[in-house]
Amino acid sequence: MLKLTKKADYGLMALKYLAEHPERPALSAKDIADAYGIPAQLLAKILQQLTKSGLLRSHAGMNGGYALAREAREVSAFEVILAIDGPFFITSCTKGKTGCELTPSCTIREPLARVNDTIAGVLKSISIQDLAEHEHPPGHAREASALVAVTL
Amino acid sequence: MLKLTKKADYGLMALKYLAEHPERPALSAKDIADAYGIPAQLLAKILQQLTKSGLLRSHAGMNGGYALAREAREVSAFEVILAIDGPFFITSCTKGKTGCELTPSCTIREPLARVNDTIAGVLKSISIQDLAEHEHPPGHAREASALVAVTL
DNA sequence: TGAACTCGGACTGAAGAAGTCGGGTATTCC
DNA sequence: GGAATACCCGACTTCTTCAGTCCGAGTTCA
Repeated sequence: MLKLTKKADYGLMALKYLAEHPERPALSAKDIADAYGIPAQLLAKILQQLTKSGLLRSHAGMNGGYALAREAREVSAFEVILAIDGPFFITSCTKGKTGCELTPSCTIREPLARVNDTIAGVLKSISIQDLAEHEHPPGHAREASALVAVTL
Repeated sequence: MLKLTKKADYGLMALKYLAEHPERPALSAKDIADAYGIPAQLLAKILQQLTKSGLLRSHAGMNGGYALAREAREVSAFEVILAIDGPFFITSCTKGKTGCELTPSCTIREPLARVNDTIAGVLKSISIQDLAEHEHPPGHAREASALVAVTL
């Protein structure tokens, strides 16, 4: 029901953690997993996916680990989710190809596709750095806003 | 991965169908299921949920069936999804109560909660009638738009 | 009374998510 | 060179949830 997978959550957390520690040249999967209490092997897999997608750079060997491939500000939450969970569609049958071939009923999908685009737009407007900056907002939370238009 | 359940889809379709046939005092679950090729028993259950939530009115017995409890324009897609799938949260652990008690990591949730609100806002801005009107837009699709602000 | 309908819980099967295991490869430090 | 550290990657088990089915009620109306 419109939920992000834990993998995507973990991925976002990990990127945020990396963004918060720019002084470290690289952080191992275990470091990050320990910091958040996430199963290390699972996180490792997620980080590998992010590496393959070009969001992270990996370095093997001692003192190796992962580092952001780009500036935190230039990586959107959308990219992270896309890399981990693949393309998402709010509707079940919007699969690019034939659409809902079974039922001639997919008149609902069209409006919902707009909703889908809206969500994607919102996620694209949020960068990893936005997440990191919101970590400790004692009083003066930076206000980043995005205005999104939905046209039915 | 951010997907609506089929139940919610079916529910939206059914309401849309009801909105399109205001001349009928009531439509049976089977009528609607046949129209869309949906398993009738499954749809029946969904309609029961919508009835319990007050979106539909049911009438047992012969020539019974379901009818909209309110004007189509006054029922939002959000309400339908809420009634069927329950409250949705984009994050896994935003469960109202203690939040993510296990990990002290849920700093990500806060920004994502805003995303969540945005999605809810968009869904609230779409009424059943919007869906119904978009059924056969040969050329002059009515333009309903909503402007949503996301504040991080 | 009986047909047509709603009501609602219990059940099963399938799919996908979450997490684990084990073997392999690259890099660095001593 | 060798050991330690870390990434790489596919297969596997477990668990949850969705999707769909079944069946025994209760209602309404002709």
